[in-house]
Amino acid sequence: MQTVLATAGLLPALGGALPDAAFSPRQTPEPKAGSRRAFTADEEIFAEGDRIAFFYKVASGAVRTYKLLSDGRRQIDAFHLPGDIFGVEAGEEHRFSAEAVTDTKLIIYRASDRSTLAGDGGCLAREVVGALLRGLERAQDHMMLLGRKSARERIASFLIGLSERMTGEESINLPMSRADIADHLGLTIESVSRSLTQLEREGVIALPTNRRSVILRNPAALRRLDA
Amino acid sequence: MQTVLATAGLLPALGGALPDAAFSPRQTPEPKAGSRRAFTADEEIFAEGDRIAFFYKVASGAVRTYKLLSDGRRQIDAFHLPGDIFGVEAGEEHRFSAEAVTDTKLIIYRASDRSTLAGDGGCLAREVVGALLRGLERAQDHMMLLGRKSARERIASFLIGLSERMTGEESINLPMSRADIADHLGLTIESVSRSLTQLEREGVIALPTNRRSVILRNPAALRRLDA
DNA sequence: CGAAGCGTTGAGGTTTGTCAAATCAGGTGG
DNA sequence: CCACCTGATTTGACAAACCTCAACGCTTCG
Repeated sequence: MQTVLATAGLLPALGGALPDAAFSPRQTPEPKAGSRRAFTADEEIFAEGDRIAFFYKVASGAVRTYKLLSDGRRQIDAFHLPGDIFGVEAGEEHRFSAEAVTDTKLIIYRASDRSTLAGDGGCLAREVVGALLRGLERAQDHMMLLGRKSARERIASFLIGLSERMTGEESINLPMSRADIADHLGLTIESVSRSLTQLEREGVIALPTNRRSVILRNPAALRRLDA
Repeated sequence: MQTVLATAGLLPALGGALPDAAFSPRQTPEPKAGSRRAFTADEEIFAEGDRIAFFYKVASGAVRTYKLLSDGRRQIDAFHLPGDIFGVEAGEEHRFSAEAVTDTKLIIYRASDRSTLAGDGGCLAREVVGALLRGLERAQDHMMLLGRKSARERIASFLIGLSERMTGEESINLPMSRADIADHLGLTIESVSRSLTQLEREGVIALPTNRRSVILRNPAALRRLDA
């Protein structure tokens, strides 16, 4: 246990920053420190095994974090959208790789910099802890999806989840390719495509010609599939 | 974000307990507070949606934590073996159910009791944070398994993982049924049985007649399958 | 010894994956 | 502005992995 914390790239900082932060009165939010940087589509942000030096917040665009098997099979753990924090991990090395899905702007925070976390009255620290906890919850729900849901249900869950994270509107923008979706949902691109087509034929969704957005015509039906 | 911490059953306590703990010199370990309780096989420990009041450490036996879909499909998130801490979650309600797999003894800690965590020089607090972080890592690896591995590979990963967690010996005790294994690996009991049988025919493992243990005859071959 | 429950095995079906080809959207150069 | 090229997506035919249903065997326990 000792080692878990001792070797954590972030946790020591958190442990130091949180106490003051978590119980101090609210201060003005959003005076964040952190440099910005733009990434082009498919550009690597960090790789599995890299030493953890930073964590990140999406300003615009989208990011995928994933793991690879030795033979190239890929599992995309999560897509990170504007406002999301990612790159927060235990250990001293990244257990994931991260790439920009599209052209993306990130805010970069130095993981070892304790003052970054404490600086804004703990607001960032709270966000980081929240990111970690929400990451865990998301992972748990995703295990249910991967282990027990059909292709249709996976697509439905994915679309519902995206719509809730984005606008809440009925028109969803898909920054990622079918291959990305497939590797996130544990399917093949063909199965993704077929499931989407099938849902369209049933009138549950509409697929505009650019293929990079989805309109939820019948969210209730989708939610029913989400089980 | 505010709400994440505000509503966390455990995190406020952690936030308070950790700072002193994480940076103070080591103290005598294991002067734990916490009551003990025995559970019989299949007895419920807590249910999804229950208000979080405690967290738990396995003293003996085994525990499964799982989620259900509305139609009864089950995904077992994890098996918890002696020494493991479980029941640590964000939010104010359990997002899992927990049951004893076999007759099990647990040490029960009150989640809201800050002094419990600080009491032993932060040793327990470190354990709890470690449990949370390891839970996240385990979940991430498990997503790869569920999304991208074949039945054989899943069984191999499962056996390797169990052997590493238990003795490290080549003889593994399986406290859980085939149904439990299936619901953990995203398979059916028949597929689990067939994969085990196949591995036995290939001489990679041996299955004693009681069916509740496995002998790893060729761990290297298993590890190769683990990819 | 017999019943009950778990685990294994078999036959056949379904879903999803594989391979290949056609289509489509978007960008390029004329 | 249009023809063409390129890569992504869709579609089809087929195969494979896994699931379902059912029967059987084995262990355990009363």
